[in-house]
Parts: sequence; structure tokens; C-alpha cells
Amino acid sequence: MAQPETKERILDAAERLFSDLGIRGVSLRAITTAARANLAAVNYHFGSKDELIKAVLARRIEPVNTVRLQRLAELTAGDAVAELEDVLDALLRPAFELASDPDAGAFCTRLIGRVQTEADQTFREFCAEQFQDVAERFTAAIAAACPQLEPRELAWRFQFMIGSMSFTLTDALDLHTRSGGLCDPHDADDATEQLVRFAAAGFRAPIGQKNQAGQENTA
Amino acid sequence: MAQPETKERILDAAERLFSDLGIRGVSLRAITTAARANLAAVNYHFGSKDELIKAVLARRIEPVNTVRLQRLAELTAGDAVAELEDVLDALLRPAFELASDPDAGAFCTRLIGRVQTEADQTFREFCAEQFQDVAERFTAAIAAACPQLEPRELAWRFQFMIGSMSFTLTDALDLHTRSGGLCDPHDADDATEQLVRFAAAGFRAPIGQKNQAGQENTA
DNA sequence: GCTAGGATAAAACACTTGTTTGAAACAAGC
DNA sequence: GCTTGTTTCAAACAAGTGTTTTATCCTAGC
Repeated sequence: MAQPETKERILDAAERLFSDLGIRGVSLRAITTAARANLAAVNYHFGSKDELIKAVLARRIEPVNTVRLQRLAELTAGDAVAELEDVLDALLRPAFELASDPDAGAFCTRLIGRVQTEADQTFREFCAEQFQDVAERFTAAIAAACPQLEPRELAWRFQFMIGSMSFTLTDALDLHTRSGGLCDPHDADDATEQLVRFAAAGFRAPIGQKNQAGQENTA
Repeated sequence: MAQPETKERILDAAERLFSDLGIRGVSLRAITTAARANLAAVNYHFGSKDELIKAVLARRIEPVNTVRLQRLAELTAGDAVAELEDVLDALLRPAFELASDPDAGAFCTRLIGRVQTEADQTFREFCAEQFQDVAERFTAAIAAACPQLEPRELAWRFQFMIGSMSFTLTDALDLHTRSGGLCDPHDADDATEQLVRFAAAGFRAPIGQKNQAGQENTA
């Protein structure tokens, strides 16, 4: 084997291009050119473009989810009930830390966040599968930390929190310039603490009286 | 003019297909076939595929933003300071109501939510432009309703709320089945009230003591 | 030195893409 | 009836797509 770098050069280039132009907006020729590799290298090393995409995603998602579950396991060791803020921190911080990684962070989280809402069912499901276990365990931990929270509200609010995270990871709406430089989504500590505080308050919000169809709410 | 329906049939078909397969994942041939129109009809009526996409987006976004601003104007008439929940309701409900529209709702909001995070800069900017005015006015109204909220926290939390909304509108993570049928993102009343309550609590959350880089937070 | 086998290279493959063309169909105006 | 302008249609266009093929390079192993 001459240099095992080619495979990784392709992964890096693909990751970067995907995050800029979207999964379907990047051709193999663009990837191989950026990676200084031959066009056929992708099919040789990965089999197909779809397999390359999955490899790009898995390379980043797996470590993040591993850290998440590890931190959660520490928090709930010995049947302890973890503090809500700590649970949320364990879920959110690994993602934002990846985003602040100067190497590939910005690229790949923009990509991951994007794939979750992207049209292509193939990769949305691929990511959802990878996330399912994490979602279930953290939902349970949040439920334990908020015993008064109804399952319905828990599901809603979990959805909102993941949406906040995902949206911020994609750099959508360009928070940095929109805030006049006040907020930096790539500051992992700040982003995590801001969202932990926001979401924790949301989870602890009182439940509405009416549980079915409702009229206008006027405070 | 034989039947002015062709143009709208194309818009409808495009909207539906875009929401299912993504903007770039749909060919003009697929659109015109679904619309029972000739391939050349798109270029004839809209000029190009890009212009068709913008037309699809604008047709739905404009009315929603109009309603939003109208409702906000009513709330703040006479320099009144609106209640936070009412401001959030005015921003969120029109979007979720569109999503619950049995005609085109589900399709187009999935599309709109998706475009915000989609890679293609062209249409992300197009949507951001349409949303900028709304964002500025509602940010100001929220600031007025939460006088104690620092601009930095306000910007973060506004981002989180829009992310929650966008993510839910796209049907990401499939909340409906994930919650075992408990939550229905297409129930406009429920979705609005759930997010209003969640976000309002988030906006009212206390601000962290430390404003720069932080160590682990242990409650 | 020579040879196997993994890695790279250039070229062609069959196919889809958005767009354009030129003719046909159609309604309305005089 | 003829013309006018709008709309529809089938066909072709040039360009770009993922994939496959065939040959060449290069390094290890003997």
C-alpha cells in the first residue's frame, strides 16, 4: 500500500464539500479533484457514492454518540438520578465540541445538522438509526430528572431541544453576524451553556391545563 | 389563454415533490410529468428552474410573514408592550397553521423548514431575506417583553426558538411516531402552545453568571 | 531480478440533467 | 378567413452525472 492517505483525503474533501454544497450538490469529480485523487478512487475505495457518504457521516457521528452515552452512564451510575442540567450537558456538549474542532468541526456538524432535515430519506434514516439509542436513553434520563413532566410534553420538548441544537450546528440564519458578533456558535462552552440553560427552563415549564385542541391563549 | 391552471399545477407539483425529495433532487421532467404538463412549460412560464423554486417558496412564505407582522402590529399598537406569550404566538402560529393546512401545508412547511438548513446558498439567502424583517421586529418585541434579558442571551434564545420551529416543521426525527402518537406536529394549536410554553420559559430563564469561557457546570 | 497484487490513471460507458428549438394547436380581434 | 399572440408539444441540444473498464504504475515477497 503506497499511502493509505488517499482514502482519508477523499473523506476530508467530501466532508468539506458536502457541508458547503449539500450532499447531492457535490459530484465525485469535485471530490476527487479536491482530494487530488483519481475519479475512480471513490468507487475503488468505497464502492459507491452512497457508501462514501455514509462513511463520511459515520466517521464523525459515532465518536460523538459514544462520548454522550459514556457521560450519561457516569451520571446515572448506581441508579443515581442525574441533575437535568448535567444530562443536557452530556447530550449537547459533545456535539458543540465537535463543531468547535478547528480541524473538521465546522464542516461536519454543518453537514450532520443538515442531513437531519435533508430530503434524502436514505441518509436521514441512517442518521436517525445512529441517534435512536441516544435519544431513548437521554429521554429516559430527562424523565427521571423531571418526574412531574408528562410523556407528551417530554416528547415535544425533546424535539424542540434537538431542533435548537441541530439548527445552531448548521450555522443556519448566521447567528454570528445576526448578533453583531455577540454570539459564536463555534464556542463550544458558550453554545452548550446557553442551550442547556434555555432547554432546562423549557423542560421545567409548567404544563398547560388543556390537553386537547385549544383556543387562543392570552396569558 | 387556454387555461391558467398549468402554471399553478406546476407550482403544486413542484412544491409536493420538493418537500419529499429536496430541491435539488427533483428534475423538471418529474415535475412536469406530475403536473401533466410539457417539459418546456417550466422554462416558458418561469424562465428557469431556479425561478420556479423561488416562486414555489415565495407563494407560501409571503402570506405567513404578512400575518405575523399584522398580528404583531396589533399587539404593539399604541406603543403597548405585548406579553411574551402573545408575541411568540404571533410568530409561531401562522407557520404551524400553514403546516396543518390539509391542502398544501405539510408539503410546503417541510420544504420551507428544510430550505433554511439546505446547502444551496441561493435559496437559503432568499428565505433569510424574506425573514429578516420579521426576525428584527419580533426580536425587538421580545426584548420589550423581557426587559431584563441581555442582547446576547436574546440572540441565542431567538436562534434556539427558530430552530425548534424549523425542525418541527420539517417533520425531522418523526415526532409523531417517536412519541407513539402522543404528539402531532400537524395540530397547529397543540404545536403552537407547546412551543410557546417551552420558548417562553427559555426566554425567561436566568442568565448565567459567567459570560465568557466556562468550566464544567455542575448545577 | 522478477513477479504478484494493491493502488492509480485515463478513457469510455450509459444515463440524466436544464435548456432551447421550431412547429403545431388554440383562442380572440377585425 | 385571415392574422395575431399565447400556449403546448415533441425533439434535440450540450453538459454533467455515477460507474465501469482497461491499462499502467509501484511496492513487497521470494
